Amino acid sequence: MSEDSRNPMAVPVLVPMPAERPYSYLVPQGMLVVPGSIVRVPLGPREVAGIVWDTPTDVVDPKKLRPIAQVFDCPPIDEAARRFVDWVASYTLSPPGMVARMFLRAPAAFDPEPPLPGLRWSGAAPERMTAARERVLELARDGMAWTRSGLAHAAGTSLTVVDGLTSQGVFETVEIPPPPVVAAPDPAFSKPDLSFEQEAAAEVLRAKAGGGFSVTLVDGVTGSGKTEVYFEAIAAALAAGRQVLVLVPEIALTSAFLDRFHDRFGAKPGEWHSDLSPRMREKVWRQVAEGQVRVVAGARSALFLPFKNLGLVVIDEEHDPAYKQEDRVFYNARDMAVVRGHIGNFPVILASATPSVETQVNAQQGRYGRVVLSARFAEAALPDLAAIDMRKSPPQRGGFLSPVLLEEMKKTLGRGEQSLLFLNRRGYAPLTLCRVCGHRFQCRDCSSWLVEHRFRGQLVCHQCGHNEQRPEACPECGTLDHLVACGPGVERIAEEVESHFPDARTIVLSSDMLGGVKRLRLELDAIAQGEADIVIGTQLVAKGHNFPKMSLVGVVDADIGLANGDPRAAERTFQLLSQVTGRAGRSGLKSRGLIQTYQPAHPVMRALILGDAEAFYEREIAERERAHLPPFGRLASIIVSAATRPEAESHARALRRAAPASRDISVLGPAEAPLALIAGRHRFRLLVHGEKKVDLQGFLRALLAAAPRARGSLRVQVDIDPQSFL
DNA sequence: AAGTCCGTTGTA
DNA sequence: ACAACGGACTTC
Repeated sequence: MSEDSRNPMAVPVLVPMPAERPYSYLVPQGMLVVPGSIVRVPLGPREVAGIVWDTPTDVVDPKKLRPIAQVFDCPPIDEAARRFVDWVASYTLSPPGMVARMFLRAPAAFDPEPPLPGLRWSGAAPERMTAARERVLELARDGMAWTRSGLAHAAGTSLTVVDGLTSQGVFETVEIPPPPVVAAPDPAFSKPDLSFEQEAAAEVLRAKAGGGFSVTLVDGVTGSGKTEVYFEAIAAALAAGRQVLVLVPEIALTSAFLDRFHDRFGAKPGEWHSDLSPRMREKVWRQVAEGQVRVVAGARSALFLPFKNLGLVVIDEEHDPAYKQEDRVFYNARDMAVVRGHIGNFPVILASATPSVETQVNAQQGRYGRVVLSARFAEAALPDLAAIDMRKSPPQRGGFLSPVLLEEMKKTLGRGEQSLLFLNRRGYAPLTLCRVCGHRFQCRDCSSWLVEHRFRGQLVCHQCGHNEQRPEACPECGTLDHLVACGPGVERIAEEVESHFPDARTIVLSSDMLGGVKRLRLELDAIAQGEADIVIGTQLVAKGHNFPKMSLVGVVDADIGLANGDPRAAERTFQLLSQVTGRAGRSGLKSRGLIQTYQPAHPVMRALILGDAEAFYEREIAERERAHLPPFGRLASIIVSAATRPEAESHARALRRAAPASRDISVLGPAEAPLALIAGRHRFRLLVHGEKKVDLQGFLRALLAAAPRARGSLRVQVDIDPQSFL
C-alpha cells in the first residue's frame, strides 16, 4: 500500500481488544505499511501493538482517525497466518482482535535483536607479550570476532587480560549478530535404524511431506517408535526448506523428547511454552519470524507463532485434553492445526497410541490417512495387564492399596526395579470432615471441597487456588482433633507406601510440586536414572517419559474418571490408563500393569486389560453415532456467569428465549453448571446440539445478536466443541 | 483488554 | 468532607 500526498490513506488494523472488526488508522507521510505489518497505534489513552489487516472495516468518522505511531522493524504476519486468524475468530466466535493478540505474545521481539558487542584482532601487537596474552592472541589471530567474556573464557584467562589488550589497541570493537537460540537441525545427521514396519510408515509420511494439504494419523502402541517415524517426515520437510512445528502436550516436562530430537537431527528444536524466560521467549519468537529457527516444539500456543515458511505440523498425542484452551479464545489446537495446514496447503500429522474418537472416525471415513505401527520397537514389550477386583482383594482398613498390588511391588523392589503408582489426585485427601458434627470443608468462593495438602499443612481449593491453614478444631462445633481425611490423594498413597516399604526410595510427583517445573524436570531425570524405587504420581507421569527400570505400574483408582456424567469419560479413562500402563516395560524388562477397580467388568476395563482397543473404539463410536454426538453431530456450550445466582439464571433463560427457531438444532437448559460456583461467580449452562451439517456458528451468532446485552457482572462464554462438561 | 469517568459507599 | 471501590462506557 502506498500513500497519497493529499489524502493520507487509512488502513485497517486489528488491535488487541474484543471489537468485531479492525479499526482504521492513518498512514503518515513516508511510512510504508503492508498487510501483516506489526504497528504501534494509539488506542484511547494508551498505545498498543496491532497488525495491519486486509479485511473491510466499518466506515468511521474521518475526524476520529488517528495515525499509526510506528511500524516495527519486523517481518509482517503472512497471508496464511492472517486467514488463519480470521478463520479461528469466526469458528470460535471470538473477536478477531483477541485471536490476533495471540500472535503478539512477545512484545519485545517486534524490534530486532540488538547485536552483541564483540572484539576482533586489529593486527596490532601488544606492547609487552605475556603467556596469557599469547593464549588470547592465538585464538583471535584468525580475525574472527569474539565476545569479551567468550574470548577470556576460551583462553583460560581473566577479563582483565582481554581488557588490557583492548586498551592497547590490539582489539577493535565490532558488532556480532545475535546468535541463534538453537543450531540448525540437519536432516541427514543420524539416519535411524527403522524396522520394516516403521520404514514403510516413514515412507508414506515422507511422500506426504513433499505435497500439499493432507492429514495423516500415525496410530501406534506406546513404545512402537511413532516419534522416530514422524521424525522422517520432519527431515523431509526440512530438506525441502520448510519450517516445522511439533505440538507436544506439557512440553516443559518432556526433556526426553528434546534429547531424541537432538540425537536424530544434531540440534535441539526451538522450544515454546509458558515456562520460558521472557528473554528466551522474545528470541524464539523473533527467530521463528525470521526463519532462523527451523523446528519448534511447543505447547498449543505455538500454533500462533509468526512462522515465515511453515510446511509441516505434527501433533503428538493428538488425543490429549491439554490441547483444548478454555479461557479467552476457546479453541482446540489439534483441530486448529488441521485448519492451519489447510490454509497453508501443507501436511499435518497426528500421532497417538489412543487416538481421539473424532480422529478415529476421520481416518475410518478416509478424510485422514492412517499409518499403523502395531509392534513395540526393538526389545520393548507391552506390559502384562490385569485388573485387581477391589471387592475381592480389599485394602487394609484405612489403606487404598490392595494386598495383590503390595505383593507385586515387593517383588519388583526385590529385583531392584521401579514401580509407578498412578493416582490422578493431588494432595493428601480430597475431602476433610468433622467426625463429631459432620462439617465438611468447602471453598468459600466455589462449590468444591477443600483438598488437604499435608506437606504444606493447608486446605486448598483446586478450582480457584484459595488456601487456608488446616485448623486443629472444627470451625462448626469447635471439637478438637476430630477432623478426618476422606479418600486418597498422592500424598496419602505415599504415606501408605512408606509404611509398607520404609527403606524404599519413594518420590511423589504432581504439578503443584514445590520448586516448580524446573524441580519436576530434575526429578523426572533422576527417576529415569534409577534414583527412585517407587514413584507416586498424578497424570503428569503418564506423558511421554521413558523410565528404563520401570517394570510395574499400579493404577490406584481406575474408576475415578468414570464417575461423572461426562460423555467423554470412557474415552478419557481408556486413553489415560493406556498411556500410564504404557510407561512400563519400555526397555525390555518383563513388566506388569495392575489396575485397581471396583468394576472389572466395565467395558473400559475389559478393553484395557485385553488390549482390545478396537472393541473399545467400535463400541464408543457406535454410541456417539446413536446419540448424534461429535463427530456425528455438533455441540457447543454456553456458560453464563454472574456475581449472583438469580442474575446468571435469568440471563441464561433470556439467551434460551433468544434462540432462533430451528429444526436441526436444539438448545438444552439452562441448568446450573456441575461446578455451580467458581471463584465467587455463579454459573449456568446451555448446551446447543445439532446435526453434523448444521451451521452451528450461524445459529449461535443469531442467538447472541437477539439476546439482551450482558451488563454488570454478567459474562457469556461460548465453547464450540466443548471437551469439559463442568 | 485496559484505560477513564462517575456514582456509590466507607471513614476521619 | 474526601478517598476508595466498582460499574458503565470508550477505544479508529
